[in-house]
Amino acid sequence: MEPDAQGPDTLDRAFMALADPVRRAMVARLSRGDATVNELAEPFAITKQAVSKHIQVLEHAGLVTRSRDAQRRPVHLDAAALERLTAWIDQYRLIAESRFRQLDELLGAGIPHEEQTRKEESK
Amino acid sequence: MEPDAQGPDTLDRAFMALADPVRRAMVARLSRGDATVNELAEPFAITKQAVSKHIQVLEHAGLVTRSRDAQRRPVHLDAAALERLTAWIDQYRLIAESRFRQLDELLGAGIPHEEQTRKEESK
DNA sequence: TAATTGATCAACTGATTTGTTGATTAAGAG
DNA sequence: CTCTTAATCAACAAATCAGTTGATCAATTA
Repeated sequence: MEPDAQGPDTLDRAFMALADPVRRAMVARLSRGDATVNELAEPFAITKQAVSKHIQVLEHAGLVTRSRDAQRRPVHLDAAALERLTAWIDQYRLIAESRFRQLDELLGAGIPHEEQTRKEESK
Repeated sequence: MEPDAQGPDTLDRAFMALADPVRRAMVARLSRGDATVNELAEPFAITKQAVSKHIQVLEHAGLVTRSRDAQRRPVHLDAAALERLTAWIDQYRLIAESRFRQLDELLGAGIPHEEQTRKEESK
């Protein structure tokens, strides 16, 4: 029923969300506990409307969720969403690193790799 | 001489670089080995100029480096740059998760957490 | 030298992003 | 009901981004 679990461009939106220093600071703040829009706005020299939009970006990216507490809308960090991002990155980092290791062995350990990989197909 | 190691907005650029499906596909491809612009362009229905720009975005973000091989410019994935990204994310994910764990203990294990954290300052 | 290949530069368009101000909704407090 | 607080909606300006076409540069090959 949910083909392509949580959308294909969820990664787009999530990485995009983290590509802004204001939103990264918000994530850092939220890692320490839920917070309201006003609390999140406090460290910044921008309007509360702008902060509200930043939160919507984080929410639309699936990085945070929101609840209700009277007229407050506490923002909650979703750690699992962060994990999905590191999982994506690590997947390819590990492939690359294992390739480097193989190369090092082949070249007889000593040189701590760095820009090789071709030189094979240079013929 | 280099205050603020590799720039403050390096994270901006790196996350921004990964916020595009074409560039993520390139990272995936490069994890399997260096490649030229033409090789990277092959899977996509966009011009080579557009691909060239994508590579420049990745390069400016510090995610890839480039060398020379005659008129070819092989692109090389920098695994260490990927690791810096996961390090940033994990830092805050771990803070949030350890907070969840503390809460779970306090509430007597059983409920696998999810949207609590306030209810303390509701007074 | 001339032609080909790999890749970049330059200029332009359309879409999206970030921020603003001003008005509006929603819930509580006097 | 009125006022205050928390937050959002709407419309707009400035900047940036992804993509295009057309021209150029650099290195190899005929």
